[in-house]
Amino acid sequence: MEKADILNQIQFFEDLSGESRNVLAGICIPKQLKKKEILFLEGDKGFSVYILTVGIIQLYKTSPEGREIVIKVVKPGEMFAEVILFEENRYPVSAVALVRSKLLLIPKHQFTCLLENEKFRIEFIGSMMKKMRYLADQIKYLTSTDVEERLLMFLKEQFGEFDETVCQLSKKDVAAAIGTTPETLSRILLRLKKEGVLIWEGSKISRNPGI
Amino acid sequence: MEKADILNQIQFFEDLSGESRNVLAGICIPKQLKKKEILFLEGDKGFSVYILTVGIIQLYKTSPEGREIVIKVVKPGEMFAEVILFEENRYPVSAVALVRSKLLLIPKHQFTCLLENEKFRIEFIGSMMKKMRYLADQIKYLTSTDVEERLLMFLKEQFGEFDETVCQLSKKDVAAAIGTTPETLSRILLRLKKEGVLIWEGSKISRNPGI
DNA sequence: AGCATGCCTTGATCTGAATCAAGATTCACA
DNA sequence: TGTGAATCTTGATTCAGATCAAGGCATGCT
Repeated sequence: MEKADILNQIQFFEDLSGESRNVLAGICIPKQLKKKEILFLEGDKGFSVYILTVGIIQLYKTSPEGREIVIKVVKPGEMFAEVILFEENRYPVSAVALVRSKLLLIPKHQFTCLLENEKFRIEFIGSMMKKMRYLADQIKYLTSTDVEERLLMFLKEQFGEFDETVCQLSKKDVAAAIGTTPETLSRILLRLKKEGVLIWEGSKISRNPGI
Repeated sequence: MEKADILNQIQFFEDLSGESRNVLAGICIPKQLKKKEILFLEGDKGFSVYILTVGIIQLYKTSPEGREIVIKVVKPGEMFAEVILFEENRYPVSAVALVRSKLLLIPKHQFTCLLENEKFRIEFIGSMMKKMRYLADQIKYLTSTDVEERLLMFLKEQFGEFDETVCQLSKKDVAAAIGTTPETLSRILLRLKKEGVLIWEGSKISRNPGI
């Protein structure tokens, strides 16, 4: 597939004029990551912004005791690591591919030039605002909501309203994403299954639409 | 004090050219808030961005059960509510003055014009990046750190490295800011006092510099 | 000044979820 | 295709911190 075609499918660029999109297509560098491959580590110097096209990327921080704190699970179509564009040029989080992934890399310098374009700029700032809202929501959910509800919210965020879906993520990774342990997740899934709310077997998750 | 003088002291604008600062001074509208006065509520339509010059503003969300989840405690010199500039124009959080406060209001439309200026724009995007880092850090601290450490981090953030300081905030507000209850905070303060680490009496907080 | 409302403390109890432990199952890879 | 390493499950135990309760102190208001 042509890069320009890929870009056409990325939500972030859908409002971009065809011309800008072509410019961008000339700039992007495609990149692949194997499962568990690390893209960058917290504290690394960074000179590029990424757009995920296929797969799943986990952004996380490491606590002093070595625990991984998941900040966000990136879905295809999302941009990440824009934080290095200004101020500091060190990544504030680490990024790892949870499954085989494809992404586009945009060098920092080139990206900065794109911001000259007003339309692009507004889109870009808008997407950052969206991310700020997302982070504020995360704080709310992590501090005021129990694990069961966090799980249901996470599934909704990842798969929308579904009756049945395929989940590429391991339960361990989902546990981390919602800020709990695999044991606790396992117990909650058992309960939800008994209650007939949700069944997660293998990679298939099905939900009782009546509830 | 002249508005331009106030602006001179705001960190966010320190790199701004004198000219832009004068423009901005012409635009800003000063505003005062009494203690406990609400500036806006989550979901309100908003058409302005604020800069706090004096006092303390708490940004919070309300959980379904009515609990207040503090997202950030704003200090003088900081800008907030920029999230309404693009995309949606509803505030994603509520804002209340924890003490008597003074702020400057910048109408959305005028602010957008300022972004035409490249220097201003870069500064602005930089400040948003900083805020994103802050929120990611919050997620980390809230999920991986115990209440005692969160208290010490909060005090450091508010007052820097100090031996003695005056805290305008009530203990109740500090408890909310670090995501705990007044009871728990009270117990932790008792322990820290016994251990000789920290004494908080009335509005004075003193810390043992030897530790 | 006097009352009330909210703030702070201390104690007792409860609880959701982490941790520890030990199998069972699945997966990756040589 | 077999084996070691992850992942997943289930049980027992522990623990930090919330909740409930009640008394003492401020603080503001009329």
